[in-house]
Amino acid sequence: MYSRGKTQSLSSTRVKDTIKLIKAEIPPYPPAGGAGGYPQGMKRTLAKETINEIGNTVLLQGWVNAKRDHGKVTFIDLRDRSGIIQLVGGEALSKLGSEDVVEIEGVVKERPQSMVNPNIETGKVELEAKQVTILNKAKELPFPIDTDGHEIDESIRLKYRYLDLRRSRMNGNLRLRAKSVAFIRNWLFERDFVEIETPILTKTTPEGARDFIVPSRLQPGKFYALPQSPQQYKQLLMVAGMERYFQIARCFRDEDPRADRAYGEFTQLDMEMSFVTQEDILEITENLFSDLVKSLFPEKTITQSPWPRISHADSKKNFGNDKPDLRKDKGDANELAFAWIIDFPLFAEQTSEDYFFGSGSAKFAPSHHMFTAPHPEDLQLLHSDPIKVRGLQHDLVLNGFEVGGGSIRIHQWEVQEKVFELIGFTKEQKKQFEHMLTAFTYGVPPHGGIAPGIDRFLMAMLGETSVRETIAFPTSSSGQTSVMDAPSQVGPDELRELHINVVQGKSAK
RNA sequence: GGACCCGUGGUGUAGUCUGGCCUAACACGCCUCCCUGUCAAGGAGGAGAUCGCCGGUCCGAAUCCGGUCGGGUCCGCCA
Repeated sequence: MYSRGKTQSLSSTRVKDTIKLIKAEIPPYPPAGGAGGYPQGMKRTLAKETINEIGNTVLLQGWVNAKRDHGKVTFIDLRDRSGIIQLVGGEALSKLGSEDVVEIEGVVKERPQSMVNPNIETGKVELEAKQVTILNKAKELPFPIDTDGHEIDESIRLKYRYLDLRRSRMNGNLRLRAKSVAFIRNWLFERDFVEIETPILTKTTPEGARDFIVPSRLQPGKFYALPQSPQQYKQLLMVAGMERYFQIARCFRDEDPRADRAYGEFTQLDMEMSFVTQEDILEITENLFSDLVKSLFPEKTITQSPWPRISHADSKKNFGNDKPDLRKDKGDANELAFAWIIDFPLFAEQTSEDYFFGSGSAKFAPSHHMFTAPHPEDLQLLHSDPIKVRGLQHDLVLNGFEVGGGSIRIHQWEVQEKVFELIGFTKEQKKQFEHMLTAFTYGVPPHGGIAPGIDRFLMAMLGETSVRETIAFPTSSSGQTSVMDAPSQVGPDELRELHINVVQGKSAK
C-alpha cells in the first residue's frame, strides 16, 4: 500500500483536498456526553457482569444487536464481547439502529419474574438507559449476521469477513480456536517443550508440493520459497539439542484446495522430539488431544481409548482407504473417533509423474517424505526388496479426516544416503540436502515427530464442513484473499527493483 | 489440467426443463407511521432487482444456444 509508485500517483492537489475534507467533517471526539472509556470517566462494565450490578449505575459499550420499538418504550439488545444485555428506555433508544456502536449509562434493574428471558445469560436483569451516546453509526449490513451464515454466498461473506465474523458461530469458532492453541501451548510447556519460530523466507526443496516463491532484491535472479512445513528446521533443532520442540506453524503450499484443505496457507502444530520411539510420539499426542477434548469440548466423547492402531495395509483392506471413519453413529455430532494408521510402506512405485524425484530411472518414490526412518525389522529389505520396507510413519485420523502425520526420522546419514539413492536422487538434488547430511555428522539424536493440522482438527471438532469456517481470513478456491483482494498487480518500479522483467504492453492476468 | 453444480432487489429463495399469463413472486432486512413490556415483538403502508457479463436464435429470452467472469464440490494434485 505504501509503495513509492502508488504514493507518487496521488497528486498533491488531491492530498490537500482530502485533508481539507477530513478537517471539515471530523466529529468531536470524545463524543459529547459520553464519559466512558476515558481516564476521567466511568469504568466500562461488560454485559455479562451486569447480573452482579443490580441497583448500580453502570456504563456499557457495544453494538446494537436488535431493536424492539414499542413507541413509548424501546428495547435494545446490546452486544459486547461477553454477551447480550437488554436495554430499556424511551425516545433516546428508538434513535439507535442495528449494529450502531453505542455507549449507554444506566441503572441495572432486576426484571419482574414474568419478564425474565431464560435464553440469555443476563435474562434476569436489564439496563434502564439514562444516557445514550452513539459512538458510530452503522449502515445496513450487506447480509444478516444473526443466522449461522451457511446460507449466504461465501464470496460475499469473505468480502465482508469482518462483518461475517460478528455472527456468533464464527466468533465462537475463533474463540475456541484460540483456546485450543492456548491449551496446547500450556500443555506442552508443562512438559518441557520449547516453542521456536522457524523462517518463513526459506529455501525451495525439490520435493512435495508446489512452492510459493519470493523474488530476492539483494540477489538478482534468486528466490526464497515459503515453507511447506518446518520439516528440515525442526530436525536441525534436534541436532541443536533442543530435544522437545513445537511451533504453531504456518505452512504454505500452492496446490488446489478442497473443503478440508485451504488454498495457500494452513496452520500445523509442528512437533519434534529427541530420544523417542514411535510409541512415545503416539502416546504424547494421544494424551495431549485427549486432555484438550476433555477440557475444552466436554460435551464430546471419544469412541475408543486408547485409540485403535491400524496398519496401513489393514486399513486399505478393511475400509478401502487410509483414513477410516470409525464413528459408531456418524449422525452423532459429539462422537469423536480417533485412530492411528501405522506401518506405511516406505516407498511407492515411482511413476512418470514423480518427475521431482530421481533422474527418471528410479523405481521408488517416498510415500511420506524422504526423512522417514525404515522399520528396524525391515533394514535388510532396504537392499533386497525396498518396496516391502515399512516406514516408521504414523497418521492421526479423526472421524475420517487425516488430521496429522509424522514419523521417526532417519538419523544416520548412511541410511539417508541409501534412501536418496533408492529414490534416484541426482548429484544436484542430493546437494540440495547437503546441509542435512552435514548436520547429521555432528552427533544427532534419534528423533521423530508429528504435525497435526490445526484448521482441519478444529473443523472436525466444530462439526464444520469446510476448514474456512475455522480460519479468520481464508482464501477462496482461486486464491483470492478475504477483504484485501490479493493477489494484486505490482507496479513496474517495484518489479524492476526485484529484477523481474516487465513485459511492455501486456497486463498480467 | 479435468468433471459437475450454482449465479434473479441488501440477504435467502421461487420462476428456467415445457420462451409470451414476468409490468418478475415470496420470506427476511431496509424506510415511514402506529403501539408502555418485548426478547424471531406486533400492526399499517412504502422503496428496492431488466434476472453475473458479452453475443446469438426468435415476432418475443430470467427461460434456448455459444462464449466469458465469479463462486463451490470432486478427480488429478496435496512428500
